Amino acid sequence: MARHSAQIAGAKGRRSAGHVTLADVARLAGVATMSASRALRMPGEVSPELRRRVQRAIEQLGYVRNRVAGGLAGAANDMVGVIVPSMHNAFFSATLEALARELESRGVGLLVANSGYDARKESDLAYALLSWRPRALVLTGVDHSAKVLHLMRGVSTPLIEMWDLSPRPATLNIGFSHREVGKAVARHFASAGYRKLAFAGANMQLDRRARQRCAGFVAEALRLGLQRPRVVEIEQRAEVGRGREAAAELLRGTPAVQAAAFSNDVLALGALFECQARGIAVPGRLALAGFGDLDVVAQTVPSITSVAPPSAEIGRLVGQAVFDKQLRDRRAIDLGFHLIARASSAPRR
Amino acid sequence: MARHSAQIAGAKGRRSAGHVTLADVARLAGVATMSASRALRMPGEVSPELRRRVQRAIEQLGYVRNRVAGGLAGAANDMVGVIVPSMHNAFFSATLEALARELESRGVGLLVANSGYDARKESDLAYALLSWRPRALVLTGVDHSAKVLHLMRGVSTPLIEMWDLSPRPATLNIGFSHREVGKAVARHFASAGYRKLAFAGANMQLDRRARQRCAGFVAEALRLGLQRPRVVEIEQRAEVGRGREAAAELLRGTPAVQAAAFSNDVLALGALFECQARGIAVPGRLALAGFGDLDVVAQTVPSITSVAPPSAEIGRLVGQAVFDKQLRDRRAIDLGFHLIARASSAPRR
DNA sequence: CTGAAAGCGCTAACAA
DNA sequence: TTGTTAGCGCTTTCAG
Repeated sequence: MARHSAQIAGAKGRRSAGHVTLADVARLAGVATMSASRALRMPGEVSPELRRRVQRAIEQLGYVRNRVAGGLAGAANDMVGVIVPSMHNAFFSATLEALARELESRGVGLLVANSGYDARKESDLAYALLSWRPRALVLTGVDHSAKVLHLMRGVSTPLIEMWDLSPRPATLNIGFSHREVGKAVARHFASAGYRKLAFAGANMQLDRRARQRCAGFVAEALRLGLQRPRVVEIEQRAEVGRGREAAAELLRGTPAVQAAAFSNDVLALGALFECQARGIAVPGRLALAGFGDLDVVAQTVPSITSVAPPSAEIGRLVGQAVFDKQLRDRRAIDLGFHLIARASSAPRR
Repeated sequence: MARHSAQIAGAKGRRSAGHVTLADVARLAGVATMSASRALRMPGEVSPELRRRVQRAIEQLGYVRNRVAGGLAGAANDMVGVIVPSMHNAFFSATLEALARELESRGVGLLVANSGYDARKESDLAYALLSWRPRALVLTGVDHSAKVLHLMRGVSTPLIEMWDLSPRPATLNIGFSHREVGKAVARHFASAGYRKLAFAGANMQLDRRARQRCAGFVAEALRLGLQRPRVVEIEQRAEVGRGREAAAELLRGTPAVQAAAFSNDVLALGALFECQARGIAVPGRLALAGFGDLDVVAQTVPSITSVAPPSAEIGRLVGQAVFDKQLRDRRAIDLGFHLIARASSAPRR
């Protein structure tokens, strides 16, 4: 008996530890559940009276909307999944922040995951994110494992690729050409009078974009009639300490390198510090250029030449593409980049 | 007629643009939906035969699990919501990355949002995140608007606060004492022989933690019998350029400051560069210390003294707390910090 | 070990 | 403008 009545009492608040439902709100407001739903989602299309009553009930009950149920019921699932190779990286952070801002303004959540530049992990994460039925899946780069592409074939979720451009995009690409970045830096060095060039890149086996910047740099140097740039590969992720080491390595070789490009500002910073520590003049003895245009490289002494990628713009545009089918139907959007010449690569006298 | 048959044909693949359902899988495998569900979630508890058939059907159909439906049906909603003040910040990025890693290993997704240090935005975001019925809500800091706290009262979602410790925590706090950080830096300067101290902090009106570091620094200096440190407030977010300006400001005043602490390594970096640009000896003329222990401050010339917060550990522990009720029932977990003395604050001769 | 029935909380579609 | 009905795709009972 006691048990029975407990069950009955429970029928209403069964999930006593759970959340208040919209039906509870409607009951308290004395209206149909559907009316409460409408009052919430399209307040303009219900009577002020209804709106008020529902509003009051919501406040009284501390109701929090349940988008999980809403998503199932057919409303668009207001979530976007994004995979970045690393969150601990100013480039992608800026993109994520801009993307989040863009989405938040439309009430859409950001489900993030980081692959750590691991293709296998990326495909696992893509599956996990898709299982939330996001409005769109955003991946970094354009080279994904066959598994990911196969996965996408089974679902209707739009795929957006960012931070790179594919030669023949199968879906929307929002980014810029890393190869062109490399070429631009080589041209910059050449026009400033440097003839013995080098490129130091971190994590190039896994990071296609860094590899492309390197390839563009080398190709352009050759095209300009310079000798083949020396390439130093750092088999780890970019860190300032690795940049110092790379600089030490470059300084060791002969013939002497006059200008070095780095796959990442973090490395370029390290190179500058190594030069400072050894009393090597920058750019007098060694000119430097990075990539990323981190806040800090504009302030060092001397300031460091860098390439500014459109990090935030990428995030913003990806966010817009989520809602704009027309935009999504474009194959590729090249946002370009800016080479910012600074003291570290001032023209040779 | 044509229309009618189209509807019938559509009955099966109604959402032709949609996803394959578990029922489709079960049908193809010739088993009940429930069996397919079990084969997926508890492969160990079904016959190998069933497992195989379901597996085959899944592959054939390209089925992707739908956690939205699963969540609604009662399975725990495998998602965690987290709000950070900024994603474009190495501290929080490291925490997010560690948290994501911890959650991913258990198949739980990370829904992130950034408040931009805006309390009003934080409460809006908290609502938005709660509407996904996450397993837990993670907020940065311990000072939230009344609205947020009121919101939490209405739901059963556990709240975890990170990166700070409240004097009397109402929920699990995982972090460290920023006041103690400030005190430690002041003591460090004092014991290295510096007597005229200063503190420069960015965004201190909005960032309680920076404010606490400042307060601890000042209080400890006074306790040690030093004169009241000069405090420079930067009414913007920390940027290297702001650090240069702050250093310029400090260098201007009299009596001359001997050692300056900064609320953030980014500012300390700027200060170092300003000194380099002006030919001011560090630490000879001005000693420096930052906060955050960014990769870069260990490599500058001279290297910069800093305080290493347990960024990644916070993320890891928060991740564990999500799954560990016992852990969650603890009120506060103080992870401490490390002061790393470097050349920029070497003892005065 | 497997299956059938009954919802989870919400919203689209239709009716009043 | 508001209400009623019928699910969304899955999982939790509870039976076989």
